[in-house]
Amino acid sequence: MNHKGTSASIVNAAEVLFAEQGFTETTVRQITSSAKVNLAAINYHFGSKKGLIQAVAEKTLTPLCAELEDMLAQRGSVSDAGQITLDELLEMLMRAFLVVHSNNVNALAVFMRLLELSYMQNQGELREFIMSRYGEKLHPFIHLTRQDSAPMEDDEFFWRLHFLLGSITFTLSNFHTLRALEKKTYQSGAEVEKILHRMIPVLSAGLQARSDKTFFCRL
Amino acid sequence: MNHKGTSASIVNAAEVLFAEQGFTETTVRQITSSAKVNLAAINYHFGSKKGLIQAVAEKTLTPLCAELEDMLAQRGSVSDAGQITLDELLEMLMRAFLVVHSNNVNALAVFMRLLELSYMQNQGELREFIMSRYGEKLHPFIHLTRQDSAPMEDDEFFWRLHFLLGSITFTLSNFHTLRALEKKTYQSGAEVEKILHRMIPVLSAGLQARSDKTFFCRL
Amino acid sequence: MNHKGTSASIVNAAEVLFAEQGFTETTVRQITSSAKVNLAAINYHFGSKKGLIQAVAEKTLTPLCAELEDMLAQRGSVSDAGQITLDELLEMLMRAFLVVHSNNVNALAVFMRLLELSYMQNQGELREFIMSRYGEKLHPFIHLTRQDSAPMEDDEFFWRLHFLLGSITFTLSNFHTLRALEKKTYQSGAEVEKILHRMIPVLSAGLQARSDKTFFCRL
Amino acid sequence: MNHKGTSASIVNAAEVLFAEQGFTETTVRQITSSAKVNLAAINYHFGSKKGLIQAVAEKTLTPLCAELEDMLAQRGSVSDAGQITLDELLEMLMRAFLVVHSNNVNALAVFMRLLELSYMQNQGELREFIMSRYGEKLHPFIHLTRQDSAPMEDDEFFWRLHFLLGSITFTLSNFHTLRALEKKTYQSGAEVEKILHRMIPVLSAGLQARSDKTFFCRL
DNA sequence: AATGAATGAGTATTCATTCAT
DNA sequence: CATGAATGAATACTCATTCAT
Repeated sequence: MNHKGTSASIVNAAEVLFAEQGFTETTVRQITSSAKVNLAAINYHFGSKKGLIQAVAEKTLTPLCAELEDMLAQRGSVSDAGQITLDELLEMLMRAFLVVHSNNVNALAVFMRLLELSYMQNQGELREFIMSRYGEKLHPFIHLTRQDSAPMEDDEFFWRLHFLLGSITFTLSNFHTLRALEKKTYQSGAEVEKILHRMIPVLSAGLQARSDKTFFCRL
Repeated sequence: MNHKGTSASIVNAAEVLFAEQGFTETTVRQITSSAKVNLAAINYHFGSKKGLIQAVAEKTLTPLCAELEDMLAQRGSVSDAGQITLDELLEMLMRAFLVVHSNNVNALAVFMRLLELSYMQNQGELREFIMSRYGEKLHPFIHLTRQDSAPMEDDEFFWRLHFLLGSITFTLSNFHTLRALEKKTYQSGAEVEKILHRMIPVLSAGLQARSDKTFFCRL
Repeated sequence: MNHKGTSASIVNAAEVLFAEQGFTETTVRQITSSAKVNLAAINYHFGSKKGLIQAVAEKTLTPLCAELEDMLAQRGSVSDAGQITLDELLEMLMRAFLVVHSNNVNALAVFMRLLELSYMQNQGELREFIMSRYGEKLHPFIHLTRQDSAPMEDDEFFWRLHFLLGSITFTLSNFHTLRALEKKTYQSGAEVEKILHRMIPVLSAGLQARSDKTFFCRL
Repeated sequence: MNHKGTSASIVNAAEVLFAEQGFTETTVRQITSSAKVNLAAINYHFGSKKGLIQAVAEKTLTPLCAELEDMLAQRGSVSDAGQITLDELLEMLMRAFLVVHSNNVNALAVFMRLLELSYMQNQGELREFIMSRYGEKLHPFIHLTRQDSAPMEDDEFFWRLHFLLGSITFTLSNFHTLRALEKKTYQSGAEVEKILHRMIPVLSAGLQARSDKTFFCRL
């Protein structure tokens, strides 16, 4: 197996296992044996397990950001375009997710899991890596999102954005399990496409909700 | 140190470390050395690391469910009570979270992390443990929630409920990090109380949003 | 449970487990939990696990030696008794084993296992304990045995005696397994009694065999 | 140290320690430190301690069976060969043991200890491993053995064979101790070769002894 | 006389990584 | 470019024993 082949089959095997078991729980032995490559290959090609995780992350994040930028650019170039709506923006996001998913069924779940992970206290380094590399590219999108949200302070918007982020990461990183639960209860399981679509009105309503001014009384 | 002391200080130390690092990343050595007890004490008192995790879960889940049941019962006993609203229900939930949090600053984050974990593919056993033990107690709450949500099919409600669950678990399990990020950006950090309160209108709007019937066109 | 009760139930539980699993493989936890007594009871009553093993050994060895001495004494007191035969001696031994076995189905296997163990290189202490306590009592029996064996040098008799000892300890310590194998193959399993009886002519012939003088040529 | 070196020195060190202390009593730490290899080397090369024990077993059993088969084949090919005698068969067996012993002084004792172990109640798996791998190869030998034994029922032959097996395993697994005892008493210690030779007439007489028909009266 | 709690030393095994070739 | 062998540090867990009451 040549370099490209080895490297690629490691990434593929890793994505499957990371999606199923998480990063810590997945061992390099599992990955290399699933990819049918030498145990030392991960360190050889990616330097370390961490390097592999970053490679996996970049493989998904790069096209995802590009896709989103493209869509925004295209929409912006339409001459008679009015103010872009929240629903439109969220649909763009979901379509970008779907593009990633179409190319690789595990990539989306892995990326979402990584995003969740990056918010843990002791994962500042990972958070920095993602933010420094991709944070900036998302600013225009976030800026537009705010314009069609309910009026609110910056800090409130910050929190609402993370409420939404929680919905997205939880749903997509655990899609396999949720679908199985749905099937068990309702004898039918929805496709990723449908679920991405279903999130739009919910997330949109969340951002547009008027904030409740009555005080939550302490017990 | 007497029994209760040892056992309790293990649980306390574990909660702090689990909240910071997650379950797998936290070793029994870290826990016992932080709790200043013997390395074998976890196995003596809880049988295994898994047993400790379950003990930690029960310590939070039991009063949480009880609190919620109490609140529902109290509200139900009010004679002139009309139909209970979604905002009221969500406020009850948030207040129950706050009660847990007031007693122990880490308990809420740990429990939320455990809930997230339970949705992973290979954590069926944990999921079963939580569901079999506490699932039933949440049924009345979920039933009432549905009554004030937008009309929708069962499967759609299932997914929306999990969108909300994602918001809640993500926000609360990573509260420490999010607050730090907020502080870094806006020079002020909100208390749990405030954030719990802020979730109410967002979650409520998400459940009451009319579902979008236009089809999401495949790429 | 009073002292005697506790002590006795420990010994009984220990015999069962020692017979099944051996000494090292059986833990004090298994014994105390099977005996339904406190974990510390073994150390309290017997000082240590080793002390328990010695107690178990004495419980069997003392009556076994006494029985054999009795039988020899009785036979010796018969006025017209001629020279005692090897078959008679071996039958005495087997009957003594049977007496032990009748009182406690596990005692014989445990004792034989202990005897096997005592011949291991690093078990000199155990060997010394048994020999110093009971070795002397067996001398008359061994002396008589030699009289009806084929004529041979002392060292050869020493080895033959241990050939026989191997037959006895192997058969009786593993009786349970051997009986199960017999059942599987021949659809019938013999009782201890029958097997003890069957050993007599074999062991007897072994001791009476003329030693082969032709030399075993080195390869 | 190359692969073969590490692997082989582990096996060698293990054989010495297993022979001295038994399997359970010997720790992987003792083995690796005696073999001067890394603690993890056993798991790397043999998967587990159990795997090492099986490797040790195979290393002895394979040439042992081959040797025995060779001898039988050679004897069978002699044109004017009459019926093969029990003494001849036992001599073949002893010579096969001696070949193993010549190549490695501990191998024989370890193998015999393993054979003893395999007859314990809770060692069914080990028994199966040995039987499935080597049982069949011994059938011709056992068949021939029966032809020159005293006439008897199948089940009786089964037990007599195990009486012999007990003699062999006990003597050879504890040879070191027995020789030391002999030396202490008679100021001279026999070589394995001599003892193997001495077993022949004893075992032979045991198989050829007429079974005693008088009943062993129950006490 | 007895026990629940606790302990220090030990167990086999697993980990990501590195090295020599 | 790639790999089989090897490694040091860590993992959860188990052991017989002891202590305080």
